[in-house]
This record gives sequence, structure tokens and C-alpha cells, in this order.
Amino acid sequence: MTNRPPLSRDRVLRAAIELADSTGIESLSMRRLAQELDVVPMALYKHVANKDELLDGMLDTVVGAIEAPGHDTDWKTAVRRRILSARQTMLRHRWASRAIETRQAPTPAVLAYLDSVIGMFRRGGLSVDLTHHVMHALGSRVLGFTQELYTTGPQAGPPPPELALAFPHVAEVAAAAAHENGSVVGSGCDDQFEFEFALDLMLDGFERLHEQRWTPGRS
Amino acid sequence: MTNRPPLSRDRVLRAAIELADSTGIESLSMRRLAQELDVVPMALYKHVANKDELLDGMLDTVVGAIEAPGHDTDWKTAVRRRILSARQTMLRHRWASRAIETRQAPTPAVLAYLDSVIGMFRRGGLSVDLTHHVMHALGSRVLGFTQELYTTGPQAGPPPPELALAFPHVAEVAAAAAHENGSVVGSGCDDQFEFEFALDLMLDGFERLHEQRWTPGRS
DNA sequence: CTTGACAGGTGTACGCCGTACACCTCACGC
DNA sequence: GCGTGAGGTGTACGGCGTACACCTGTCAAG
Repeated sequence: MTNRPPLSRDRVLRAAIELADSTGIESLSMRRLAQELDVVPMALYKHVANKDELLDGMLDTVVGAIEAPGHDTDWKTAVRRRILSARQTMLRHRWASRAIETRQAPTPAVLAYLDSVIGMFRRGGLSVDLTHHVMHALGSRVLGFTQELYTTGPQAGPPPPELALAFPHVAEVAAAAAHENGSVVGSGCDDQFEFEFALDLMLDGFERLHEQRWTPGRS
Repeated sequence: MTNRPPLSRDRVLRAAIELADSTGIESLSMRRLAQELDVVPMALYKHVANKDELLDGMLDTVVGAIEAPGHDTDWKTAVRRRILSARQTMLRHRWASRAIETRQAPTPAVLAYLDSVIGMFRRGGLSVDLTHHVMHALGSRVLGFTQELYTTGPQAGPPPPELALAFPHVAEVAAAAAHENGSVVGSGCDDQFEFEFALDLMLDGFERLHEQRWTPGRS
């Protein structure tokens, strides 16, 4: 009827992100999104496979937009900058953190982001083992919010080779995790160990702050 | 028809938890739950107000079941035990962590649990300020998983008095947070500060581990 | 014993959701 | 001129939460 611009996967994703930003992820429905695009609901399915795939696409778009800082400093401030940058992105799209946790498998953009952060630790000289546990300790704080990111799915021990090429740092850490505990088969990391690693790290930090009479003025 | 035991709020909650445990929270519907209880869907509404209230009830039930350890040790091991105990509970009900994050207001049982953990820090001598930031740093790790627990809702500055009576430690920390930043009105804590506090705490911990050549053998 | 109130289970119906499937339309290469 | 395929449409189905009117059995008051 009206002369509206033709749909495209990109336009669909963009509109979906905008809609989720403004009205919340829970009220993002295919029908509502179609209406926003002045189109019949089924038209969307010519551009995204289904709602899950739509969410994956939205997530990949926003995570892919996290800006990467330069590598011109020490690993600690580089990581700090990258994570705070991720946080800014996540604050702009508050539905994203929940959506990431809900997905069962990380999207390529999330994997790429993790790979880049792991790379920072490795370039800083941290061992593969330490880097692995450090990532668990950060949890989803690495993405600018807080929650368990590495769900212990039934993934096999060794990573498939094509993943190793695309995300070398992820693959390296995953391989080390598979070796560290005795069995080659199995989920690869000891959840309980990771949890206690992070917990003790924080409790030790709290204790240190307490002993040195920490006050809000200076961390 | 058959002589089945009469419904009750408790039986409904119990069945809902069992169903969520076995088939996942996403496939827990009022209709499915009613069918499990051999009852017509609308019968449930005589015992729970609606699905949200059902979820709150389920959450309160499982969080209320976290066992409280004795106070016969230092604060650090006491907190450690309590959190690991919470983790065991959360692992038994894997839907619970996601559900807690989804709720907008913490249920009474969650508040009571937070209050007890805050009490441990305070009894250990940590200042109100430090305790406040420490709770933010722990995030939802304090409940045995990882994610942001203290959503920055539009809550007013000073806590209502009845809350102060029921959860004195929560109230104390909330009051301190309201004072710490200049304005009495407003959300009470500086999200960015809390995030960086926790992030730096962990990065400092990582650095310390790296410098002392940490290996998986000993934390 | 009658009655009437009330707690608790029922049946129907509405508006939302995701999406399968058949269809229409129209630009474009042959 | 015509097939073909990309892209938008219309209808329909099964599932969801739940409003609302209804029925039924229990039990205290009269």
C-alpha cells in the first residue's frame, strides 16, 4: 500500500533492538515488531528463521558493537577499559544481559569478544590455567554485567578445529581445561572449583580491604 | 472423580517446584501444572493469585530452605559456608537463579537471606560502607550463582521502618548507601562505582595471583 | 432439620502468542 | 512471452494466562 522501504534482515534486527530498548524485551513479540515495521507478522519470517534466531541476531548486533580499545597499555588497564566499554553497551540495551544468559549457546559475536579478552590476559603473560579460572571468576562481569556465562553444557572435551581457528584463545583455554582435570571426556571444567576460586578471591580481597581500614574515599 | 488429596497452596508450590526441576522453568505453565495435579487450570487460582505470585512462592520456598550454619567461626569461613550452602540449593533447582534475576522485587526469603549474610560481615567488624560494596561485589554470587542482584529500581532513599525492623542489616546498609552519595533522594547507590569496585577487586586479585606464579594446585 | 454462606473445583471464553502453509505479486533473465 | 524465485499476505492451529459465571459440598446458625 504505502511506499515503505523494503524489509531486510538488518532493518528487522534494528527495529527489534529499538523496540526492546524502549518497551522491554518481554513485550517484544513478532506481531508487535511486524506492526512497528508496518508489515504482516509472517513477513518477518522471510528474514529471520524464528524468534530465537531473531534474539541471537539482536545479541550479535549489540555485542559486535562493543568498541575495542587499543593495546597500548598493560593488560590490566586494557582489560579494564574493554570491560567498562562493554558495560556502556549493556547499559544502553538493558535486555541484552538477560538475553545472553537465556541463550543456550554463545553467539559468534560473544565468542569473539571473549576471545579478545582472553587474548589480553595471555598477552599479559598470565598462564592458560590462570586465565581460564580468571574468566570464570569474572563470569559475566566480563561483559559488563554479572552472572554465570559459561554454562556447563554437554560439550565434549576438545574444541572442534574450526573453532580453534576462529577463536584461538578460547580454544586454548578450553583445551587446557579439558586436560587439567583427569578425564579427557566430560564437561571440561570443575564448576565447584571455579566457583570457589572466584569466591575465595573476593573474600580474600574483602579481608585485605578490611584489614587496611578501607573507606569509600580510596579503593 | 478419583479421590485425590485436596489442593493447597503448599501442594501447588511443591508440585510447581518439582515440575520446574524436572522439565525446566520454560515449560512450566499453569495448564501443565494443573494437569500434573489432576485438576482443571482455573483451580490453581484459588491458591495462588497468578503465575507471577506462583513463581514468587516457589522462590521463597527454595531460598527459605537454604540451611544456615552456626556462627562458631570467623566471618570469612562463616560466609563461605553459607554461600556454598546456597549454591547447593541453587544447583538442585537450576531454574531458581534465572527466576530470581527476573523478579523485579526480591521476595521476603531472599531479603532475609541477604540480611543474614550482611549480618555476618557486620559481626566480623566490616564497616557498613565496606559491607555495602562487598555485597555488590559478590553480586548474586552471594546466592550461589553469579549475576546482578541489586537492581537499581526507583526505590526511594531511606528504607521504610517496617523493613528496618524485619531486616535490620539490609536497612543499615541501604541507609548508609543513601548517605554516601550527596543526594538523599535517588537510587541510593552509584552503580558505576559498585561495578568498578568489584572489577578492580578482582583484577587486583588476578594480578596478585599472576605475580606469585599461581598454579592450579593451590589458590 | 433447614438454610444460607462460603471455600474450592469447573467450564467457557477472550485475547495474546509463535508459526505452518498455501497463496499472491511482481521484477527479471531467458 | 514466460517461468522462476524472492518477498509480502491471509488463514488457521495449538498453546498460553486468566476473567467470569457457575456448581457442589461442608458446616454453623436458626
